[in-house]
Amino acid sequence: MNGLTIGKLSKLAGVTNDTVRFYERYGLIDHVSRSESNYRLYREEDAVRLRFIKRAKELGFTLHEIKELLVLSRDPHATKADIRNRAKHKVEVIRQKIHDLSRIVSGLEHLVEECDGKGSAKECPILKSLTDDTGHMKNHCEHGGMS
Amino acid sequence: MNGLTIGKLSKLAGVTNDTVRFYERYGLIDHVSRSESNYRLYREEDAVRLRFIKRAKELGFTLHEIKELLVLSRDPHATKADIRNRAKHKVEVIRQKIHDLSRIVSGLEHLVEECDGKGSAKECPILKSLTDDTGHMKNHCEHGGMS
DNA sequence: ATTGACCCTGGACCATGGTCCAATGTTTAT
DNA sequence: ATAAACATTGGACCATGGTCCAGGGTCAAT
Repeated sequence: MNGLTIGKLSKLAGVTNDTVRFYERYGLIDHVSRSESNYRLYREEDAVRLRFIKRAKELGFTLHEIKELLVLSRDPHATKADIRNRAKHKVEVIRQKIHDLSRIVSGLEHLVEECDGKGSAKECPILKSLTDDTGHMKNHCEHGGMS
Repeated sequence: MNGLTIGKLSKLAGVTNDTVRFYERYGLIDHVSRSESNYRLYREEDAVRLRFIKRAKELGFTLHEIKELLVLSRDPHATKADIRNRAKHKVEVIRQKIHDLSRIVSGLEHLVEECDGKGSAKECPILKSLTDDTGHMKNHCEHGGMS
């Protein structure tokens, strides 16, 4: 039996067996050769690929995008500019997300400041502003939306 | 037939009929009285509650949290401090998320700068750094994680 | 009376990224 | 020889926040 069983591989890469099989189903890693007893047999390079996936995920790429990156990385016609553009686009998307979240935070902070935290929730300005569109949130959050 | 049918209500609140029924199932809005022909009949206050939900969602609260807020808002023992603490906690969670995303962005930007965008993807430093843990990302992203 | 617009229900389905399970087979260690 | 630890499969399930659909019933207008 030459090659790594799924357990060894997943340990090397820091994921679970289930995740490896899931990635195979998803198309992120190859359908690999099997032993006589039908065990998957991996090579060291497969651990490299798994770590590639892990790191790309940490960078905010979805599995779908990682799949595209992997396809590109094997395409002899792909250029550095292709990869670079993906990365740049991702930067923009994440920046937008940060911007949205920042607006949300400042809206919430404003509400927290309004509230003295004393007494019954009945007159809580936070609840009031949620109920009432004419409240103080307007300046911060009139455009709404999380995505 | 006195009261709003679901269509009128959802239009008033800016959501779909399906969403209203979903919220009812989820427990965000009451099981409301029915007409003879089994149509749901709403009052104006129900639109207020739906808008409350909408705005809270815009502020980054999950439906689960909104449910808790609604329970609190009806609890005679609830205090302003209770509500205020929820909001403050939410601010911290979102701040952390922004922090994580910022780290990701600077990591990606660093990679984009590395890449001249000329030539085959084979030697792309971005791909390289994903494959190779010893790459330039280490300074920015060694702790990883999106949530 | 018939058409179109509205309402009802339960259940399936979407994306995301897996996790967990049972039932079964294999390998390794004692 | 037998048990523990590993592997296989297909399929169900988790959270999140809904959307969509079929197969009905109802209401308003012509």
